[in-house]
Amino acid sequence: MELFFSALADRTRLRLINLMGSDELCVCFFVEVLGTNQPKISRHLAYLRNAGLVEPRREGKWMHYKVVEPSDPHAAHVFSEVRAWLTEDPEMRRDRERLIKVCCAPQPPVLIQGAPKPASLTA
Amino acid sequence: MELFFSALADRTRLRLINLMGSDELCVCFFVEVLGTNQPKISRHLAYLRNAGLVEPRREGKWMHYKVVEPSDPHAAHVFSEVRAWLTEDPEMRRDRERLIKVCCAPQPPVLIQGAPKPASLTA
DNA sequence: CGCTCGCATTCGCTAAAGCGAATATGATTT
DNA sequence: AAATCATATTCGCTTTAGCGAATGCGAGCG
Repeated sequence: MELFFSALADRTRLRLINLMGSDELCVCFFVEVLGTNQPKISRHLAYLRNAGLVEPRREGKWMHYKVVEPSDPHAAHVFSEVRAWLTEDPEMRRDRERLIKVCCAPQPPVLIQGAPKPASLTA
Repeated sequence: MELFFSALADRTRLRLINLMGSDELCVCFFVEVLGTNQPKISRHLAYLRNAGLVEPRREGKWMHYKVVEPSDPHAAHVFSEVRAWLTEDPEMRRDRERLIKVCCAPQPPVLIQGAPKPASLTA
């Protein structure tokens, strides 16, 4: 229970959860959108993984992360409400817009060239 | 938002919130039931106060604390779900039973003799 | 098969959290 | 007014969290 809330008690991790939305997302997009270094992202994703809030999937050399529903019903309920909460935060909104912009750019940033785009944006 | 979750990311603070339930409670009861020193309780109550989750009320030399509904609707929703969650935790359950036992004892512990009992137990 | 690419982990370091012991504060009692 | 009581705060310390820089590692590519 404390682990669960500790995982949510950090802005970077909240931003990661927000960016995943309901799809999985490639790590390089997190790095690009949050505009920070890669080890930082990776560490926070590991934190979320240990807390059981997120699951990785390998696709060639790329790693994708997606949000996973907690097994405990109360945790699940709280978590889904938190994700709805994120939707209304201004910074979170900006992050999501930035993700779209980055994906759809005719000349995408070097960091994400060739990376598998999120399914929700290619469909 | 991080402040909110940080406040919940500590077992002692969760136990305090749990003990308040829906009534206000005198500080000395927290000390007695958690079986720890007084400054520790006081510091954690201050933390909850700063996070806006709790409100103090003075009654003579006694201080009472009660849970307060967060102004943000999302926070309020999450918070109430968290409090329901606490209800089912074994340690939290034991704490509440211990509170009742301590209040109703014919010879209460010295620490709480003369302290105003929680309204829910005197009614 | 060596090289690069994407990501994970390790390494020092700094900052913050939590703790018990001691002390301060503010209200009551004597 | 002094002593006492309930609570808050401060102090010094230890532990933990978060950071950037550097390094490790598995998967694809030349």
